[in-house]
Amino acid sequence: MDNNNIRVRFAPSPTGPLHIGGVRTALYNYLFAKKNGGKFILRIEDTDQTRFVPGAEEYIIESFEWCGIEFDEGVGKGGPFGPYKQSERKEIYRQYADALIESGNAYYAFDTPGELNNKRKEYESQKKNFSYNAAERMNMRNSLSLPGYETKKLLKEGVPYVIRFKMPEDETVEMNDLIRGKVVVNTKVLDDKVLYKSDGMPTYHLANVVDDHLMEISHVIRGEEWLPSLPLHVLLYKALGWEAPEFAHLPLLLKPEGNGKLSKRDGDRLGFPVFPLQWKDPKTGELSRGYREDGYFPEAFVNMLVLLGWNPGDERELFTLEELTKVFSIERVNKSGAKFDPEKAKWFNHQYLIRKSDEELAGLFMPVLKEHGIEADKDFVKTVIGLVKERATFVKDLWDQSYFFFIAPEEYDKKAVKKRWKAQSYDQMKELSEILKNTEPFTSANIEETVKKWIEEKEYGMGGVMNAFRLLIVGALKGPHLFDIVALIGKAETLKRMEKGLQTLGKKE
RNA sequence: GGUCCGUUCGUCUAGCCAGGUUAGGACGCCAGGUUUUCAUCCUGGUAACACGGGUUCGAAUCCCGUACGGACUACCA
Repeated sequence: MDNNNIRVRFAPSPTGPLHIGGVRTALYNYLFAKKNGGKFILRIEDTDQTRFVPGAEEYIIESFEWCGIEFDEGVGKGGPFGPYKQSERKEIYRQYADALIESGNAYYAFDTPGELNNKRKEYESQKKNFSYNAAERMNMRNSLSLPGYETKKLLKEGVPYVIRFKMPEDETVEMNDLIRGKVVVNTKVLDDKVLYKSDGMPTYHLANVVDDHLMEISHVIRGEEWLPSLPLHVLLYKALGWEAPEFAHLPLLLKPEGNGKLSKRDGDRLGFPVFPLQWKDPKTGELSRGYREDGYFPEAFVNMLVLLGWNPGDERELFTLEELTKVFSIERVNKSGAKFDPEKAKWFNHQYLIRKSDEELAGLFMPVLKEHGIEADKDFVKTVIGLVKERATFVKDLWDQSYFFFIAPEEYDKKAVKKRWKAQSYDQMKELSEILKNTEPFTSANIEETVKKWIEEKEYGMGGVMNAFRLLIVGALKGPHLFDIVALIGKAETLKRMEKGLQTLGKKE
């Protein structure tokens, strides 16, 4: 295959926020293009005007910007094969629909939606399925069943019509899928799909074939839900006299529990985002959470997503986008659907968080501190982060892990007090604060040495002293190495906290 | 209902195409260790070839069937 001619596209419909399954499809397309030195195109498939949702297109573009996935051509980017929005290509499709009629591969159909509906109901009541196919088409109102003059008359009168594909009656269609291998279907079970709607717009089937051909798409990589219409598309290429691209149908993303396609509802129910970015429904005002707003790093999000249906073949799990463009291959994409695991998504974020520099994290954490009303020195914040970042999954977790570096305890964890504030604690802490007062330099190592020596000399229990001490400084039995904490907050603050704690907790009888 | 696709630990998966592995890794979970606490971390453990036939000396791997699951079955994409 000539790599210079590799061209793939992601072709979403602007009907709402982009689902993570869609993001994954786009990601695989992108990686395939980059790996093979090809081009990645964004095409907007807005042929259904009734389903248009304002803001959806912008949402899609913003989502990919956040992920770091870049298009080479397409909506918002331009390129030599534009326009890239199907509503702006309206005139193009008509001529191909006409050509199909001309060649006898398509025909006009005048059945109204109501008639079709009745027909379906009628069949349903007999427990049969209506299919607009070779067996039925002559019983319907179309240019095949009607005499020529009648069709002409109807057309001239402006009676609404659609253009349907004339599915061959009994033909075996052999197709190849890059992921699944050979797929064979007989046209007997297929129907005469509408290619061109009465509103003058093509359906997906016609538009995607025409555009993929005109845009010189070499590989169509899309969701598994399209597999059933692959025979139609292959036949369409053939009828139009075009060479079909290669196809790859990706497995679905499934719900974490039970079965079925992952949907927005699952996210709400199980408490994780299904969308890359937060989305506010323009009609209902309903808010759906997004990975970005939930605190995920785009790198972690992409990394988590790429491994849902693909793996490198070795045991590596952490990849940058850049690395992925080198190791990705369509052959290693799985056949079966993957259940989404929110726990593993968190693990990925943790991995990325601990790998970030204290400097970068400090930059991200400063605004969080500000929200809590804290103005802190950046170097101080950096040091704090170095001590606690291992314990966090998200930047916002850093607060829970470090607030005691910034504010003195207002109250003391009741359980901890009960467990660790013993009869001797008051006197011991009083004694300790005297020792600390004279400890110089007030560094973690030096304080540790001094305090440990004192404990040994007095034969106090290490656990008892340290836990009581921690209680006074932190307010709870948690946090990093205690001597690091006191050294960082400084002698004055340490003594202040101890004094206040002694006052509040008092001497236990 | 019909058509197509799929099925390895709870989850993501390696292994399957070119039959011979104690069926490997990761997340989770459990236990132990480290620690002044919590968390991290380290070590260990738990746990899977959907089922039934066939081919073969030998099947997770090849073939057939069954079951289960999913997608599709619109003038939606």
